[in-house]
Amino acid sequence: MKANERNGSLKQLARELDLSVTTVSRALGGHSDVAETTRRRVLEAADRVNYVPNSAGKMLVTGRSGFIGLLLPLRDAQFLDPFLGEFIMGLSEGLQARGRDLFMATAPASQTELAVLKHVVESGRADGMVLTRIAEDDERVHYLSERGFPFVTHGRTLSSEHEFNWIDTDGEQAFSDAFDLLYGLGHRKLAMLSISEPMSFRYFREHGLEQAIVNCGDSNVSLTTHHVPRFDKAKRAQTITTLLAGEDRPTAVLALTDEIALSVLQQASSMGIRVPEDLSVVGFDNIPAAAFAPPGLTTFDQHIQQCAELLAAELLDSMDGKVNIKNRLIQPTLIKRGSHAPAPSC
Amino acid sequence: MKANERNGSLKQLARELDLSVTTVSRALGGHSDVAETTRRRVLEAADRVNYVPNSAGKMLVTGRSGFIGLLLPLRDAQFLDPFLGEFIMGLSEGLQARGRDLFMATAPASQTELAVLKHVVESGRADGMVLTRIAEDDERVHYLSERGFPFVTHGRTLSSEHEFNWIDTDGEQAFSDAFDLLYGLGHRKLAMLSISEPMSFRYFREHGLEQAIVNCGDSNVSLTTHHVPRFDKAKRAQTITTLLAGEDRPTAVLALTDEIALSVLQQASSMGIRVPEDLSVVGFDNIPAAAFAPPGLTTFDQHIQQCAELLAAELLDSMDGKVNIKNRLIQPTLIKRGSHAPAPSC
DNA sequence: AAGGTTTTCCGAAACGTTTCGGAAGAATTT
DNA sequence: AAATTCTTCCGAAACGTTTCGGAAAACCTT
Repeated sequence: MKANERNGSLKQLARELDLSVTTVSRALGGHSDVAETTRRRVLEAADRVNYVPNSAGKMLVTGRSGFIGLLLPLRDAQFLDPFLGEFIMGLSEGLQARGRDLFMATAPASQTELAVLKHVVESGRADGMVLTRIAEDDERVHYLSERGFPFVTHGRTLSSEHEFNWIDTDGEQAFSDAFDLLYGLGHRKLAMLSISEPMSFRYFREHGLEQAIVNCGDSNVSLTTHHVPRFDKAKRAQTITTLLAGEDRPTAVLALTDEIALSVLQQASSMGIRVPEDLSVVGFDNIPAAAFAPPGLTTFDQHIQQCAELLAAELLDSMDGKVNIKNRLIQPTLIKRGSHAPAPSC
Repeated sequence: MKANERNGSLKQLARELDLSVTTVSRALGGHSDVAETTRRRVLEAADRVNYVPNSAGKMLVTGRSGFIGLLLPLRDAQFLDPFLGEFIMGLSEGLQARGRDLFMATAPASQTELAVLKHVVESGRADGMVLTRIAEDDERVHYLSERGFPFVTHGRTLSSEHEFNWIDTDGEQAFSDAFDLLYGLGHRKLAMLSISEPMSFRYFREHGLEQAIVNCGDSNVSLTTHHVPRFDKAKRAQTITTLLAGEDRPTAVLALTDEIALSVLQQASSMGIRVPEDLSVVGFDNIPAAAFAPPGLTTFDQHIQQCAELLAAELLDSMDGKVNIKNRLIQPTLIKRGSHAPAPSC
């Protein structure tokens, strides 16, 4: 036994079998030019010794790491995306089904997300990337597109400057449906609570609502939209309070997310405004707490885990050259709970 | 420009600077035997060309990947650990602060968690491991201990056969405190709802409660403990129903987790049992929904994100040989909400 | 000015894998 | 029997990095 052989190396296995490294490698790799009997011998030995190929060696020569990177959205670490767990779960299931691993790339406070992304791509740490929380005009998308690096996003940009693989929830349709529901219940005075960050999902949801109002052609319908920074809880509470305290308060509030909707529910309750008798509230996301907050929040389910799984599959497909560009709009499903009702007839 | 040079390689950088690969590498690595002027020249050029070292090359020669692996607990993918997101966030913050990356290792249905773990360790894909959901006697801990591979766990085993780095929430103390709280409110008939899987956190929480009862020395105190499979929602509901429908129903229920406690709240409400007037309920975990479920669940906060951050730090410390074995018991904090009250005096 | 020391640099090997091009022998064809 | 093809194997190079040991040059010391 020579000294310069590490524990589980191919070389070691080859010498034990009295074969060349090449042959062992090809046997393990399932190539054609190795005799059936030798292959069996190799496979059996590899199994016996519990041989696992060193990933660095393989990576160096193939140029692929086997990793897919997820750029973690943690601008404000306090504030956790409620479905991050679900998303990761779905991704990792979808990837693992095709033999890839998931790794998380996080941006330290000192660095921009873009810098981290570049570093990951340039270092060869990942073969493909997954992006979430897409901005209306997203520099990360720019970079990856121009670099020609495989990636996929949950959410889309507004401009169609670059074509790329994305999956998105159809917030436009959902908010249109939400309007129809509320309009059908007699609501004419609506308010929308949104965020001030230029995320594209915000645009689509607002736009869907506005379009639906235009389309219904009823000039009695009024809508006010309020934008509040996503992390500024105090300002949000204040905005909600003034909105609900106003003398001609809306009869229905549509919230961009469940998180905001839940705030509305709390504020309303503390102000003695009854939901759904006095006020209807509709959210979006179907986070777990939505089911528990009385009277039960009416909202839309995003099927986030399935989306993530699909996302993984599409990324891998595109990397294997199977398809070129594929975009999918997932229809969220309306979850009717107790927070909506006919408009008060006062 | 020679053809056999890839884009951002060290070799290329060296030839542009008219230096040897060695010198450039050492300049970048901050070694002492390179002139200050040369170092600056190198650093500046590297910055200009946006040089990022190839991770596979480095990995191959150093033997370290820079990755820490988290073995994802997804036995039942439907059922998501509510604080998985928080945990991942904490870990990834703690790791990124010291220049490591996090990668998720998931076990496909066809493979046992142990097999996946072995594969990750053997392939050199990770330099260290993080384990969660530790069983009373955990084969993964066995393996890593005997292999001498760096790892750290959230939770501990019951046996002290192996010494290893762990951090755990002090569920024993918490449930003892919970008992004191309820006993002080006059509760004497208690029930504990637990799971049937042999997870160690289950043991500690049950044990803490039992010991507290023994210690108080009041023979009027009675306790019944019920074990239900973690994923069997139907059976859980049924167990709760029969428990609450019994003629001498407990005045207080302690649930192993918030998730179970929330089920109790729902069942009680649908059976017309008032919480907290007729029944007190205490949970554990402080998941977001606990705040929204009326009347507000009294529970314990685990500080999961901080734990994860600490966990990362300890793992890295132990890998750097700074400390040997370090175990930490984190005290959860009691969150008093509306689900506990003096025992009914019937 | 000769010897010694320090500074600064470099060649070459090594890490573990895959793969290209070829070679030896067996099997087939002419 | 010679020529051709097929099968099965292998040597060597390559991927990009770090590091060992040494070498050249510059600087001291006496």
